[in-house]
Amino acid sequence: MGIRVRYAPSPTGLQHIGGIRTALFNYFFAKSRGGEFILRIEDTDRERYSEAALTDLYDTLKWLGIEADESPEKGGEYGSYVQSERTEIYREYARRLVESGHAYYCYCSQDRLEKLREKQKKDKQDFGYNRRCRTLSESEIEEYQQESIKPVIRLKIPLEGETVFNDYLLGEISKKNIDISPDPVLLKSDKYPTYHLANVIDDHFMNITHILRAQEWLPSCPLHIVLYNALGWKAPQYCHLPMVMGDNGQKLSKRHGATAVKEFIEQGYLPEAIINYVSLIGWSYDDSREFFTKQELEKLFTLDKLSKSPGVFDYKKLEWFNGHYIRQKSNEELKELLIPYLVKCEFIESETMPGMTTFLDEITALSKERLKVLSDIKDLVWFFFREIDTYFPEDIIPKKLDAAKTIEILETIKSHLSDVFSKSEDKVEELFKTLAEAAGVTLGNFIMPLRVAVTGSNVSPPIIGSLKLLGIEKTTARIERVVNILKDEVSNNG
RNA sequence: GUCUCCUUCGUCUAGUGGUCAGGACAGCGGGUUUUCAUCCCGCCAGCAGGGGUUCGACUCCCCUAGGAGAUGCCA
Repeated sequence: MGIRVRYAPSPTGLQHIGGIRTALFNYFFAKSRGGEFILRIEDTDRERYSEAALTDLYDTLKWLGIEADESPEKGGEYGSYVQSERTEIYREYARRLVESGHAYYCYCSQDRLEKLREKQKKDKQDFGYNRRCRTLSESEIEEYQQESIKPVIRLKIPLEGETVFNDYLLGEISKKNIDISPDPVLLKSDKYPTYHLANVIDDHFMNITHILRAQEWLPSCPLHIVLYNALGWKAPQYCHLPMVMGDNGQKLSKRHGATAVKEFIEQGYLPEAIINYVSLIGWSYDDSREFFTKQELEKLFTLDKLSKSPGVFDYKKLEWFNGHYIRQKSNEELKELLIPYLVKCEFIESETMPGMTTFLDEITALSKERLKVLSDIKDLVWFFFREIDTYFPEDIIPKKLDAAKTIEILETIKSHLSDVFSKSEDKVEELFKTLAEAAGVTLGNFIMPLRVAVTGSNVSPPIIGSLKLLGIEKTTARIERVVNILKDEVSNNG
């Protein structure tokens, strides 16, 4: 039988970096080995279930370009792939486990369990269920049934011996049964299964061969082995992936800023960058290669290069990858990616505005090397679309010059504007060099007042190209405005 | 409290008994350049500590320390 792996998220929140890392590794592992990648929805927590989370899951996988071989959307011969549609199976097997003596009904109230936990914590005792209902007498059970308490079903963890399993990454792991979580719940009082039960049953019936999941599952793995044994099934090959941490060294969470893929998409991260970067948390190829496309990963990924230790998610490096992939885009592709952002800032109304095409091409070319994320476009090109609110003389006047000299420079440029707009960029640059020399200032100092006048900032895209895009009218007006401001400045000080 | 896993530059990592411990991001410095950015060059920076094993340990073993995870009718 070929390799079959699954990504089995719970639709209780937005897909985050840790989740898709697991999805990606499963997907790449399947692809690289010619196996199948299955998507299964683990929606057994009815309290936290969210429709939006489910939509987000599908959207995210689509955005990443991950298509499952079998899934709720696509179907498959092992369906349903939604756990809430499989409840009968779980109930049936839970019942069988009780019958075979591997599980039992527990009538303890949640309230009682909570008190128990509190007491244990206070007394510094071992935590966990005290197995009170494991040894209930017939009459006690009858009594509880009479009270119509909705019981849960708990798994009987053996009181002696140990449970051993092999993890592909971590090797042989053994745990004394007494250290396994004491008798975890299999079937909740609402008749929905817990992760432990549903997961084991589904993986078995869906013929899952390898389980790649985060190491946070490691402690409960022996419990799953006990379950497999109780059911008389063979457990799949496990491989517990190193966790993804925030920069405080703890499990990545919202506290660290963006963790949801959706947020990254909104900021303007590309799937290429996310895939490339995320694949490198806990996995490497060799000592130097760091660029990988999805297609390459589908060939090159291997479990042998996994790391055992957790990895800190580095926003800076992601950003660097993103800038790289933005620069990899053709101008045409990048323009298309940028348009929604320009629309969102209301710089343009729609991508179909007549006469916009060339303008947008130019804007794209001017911005390409300056973008880390697509949303950076706003601060880069806003001056093409909006008037400048305020000028600060200290920005306009170069450090080594004074207001009078600056006025002179701007007047000089203004008088040559017709040349500027009729000649090629190279020629204009030559012209500026000549004029700067004549004025006795460096080219940089000569251009800076112009830059600030036209863009409102001393940091901007290349100025000559920007001028041409802005047009002679706006350019002239902005220069005049700044000259007037400087003249006021001079008279006020004089 | 208990159990489990982990430990190479700030971060991601290469390394599988003999290496000047390599690369990347970040940081810093320089070059190209009309600013910024890109690009190029350089610098800084690491084997958690202690015991063994060995002719020789980052690599193997043990202990300690530190970190993380689990300990839910959440996954």
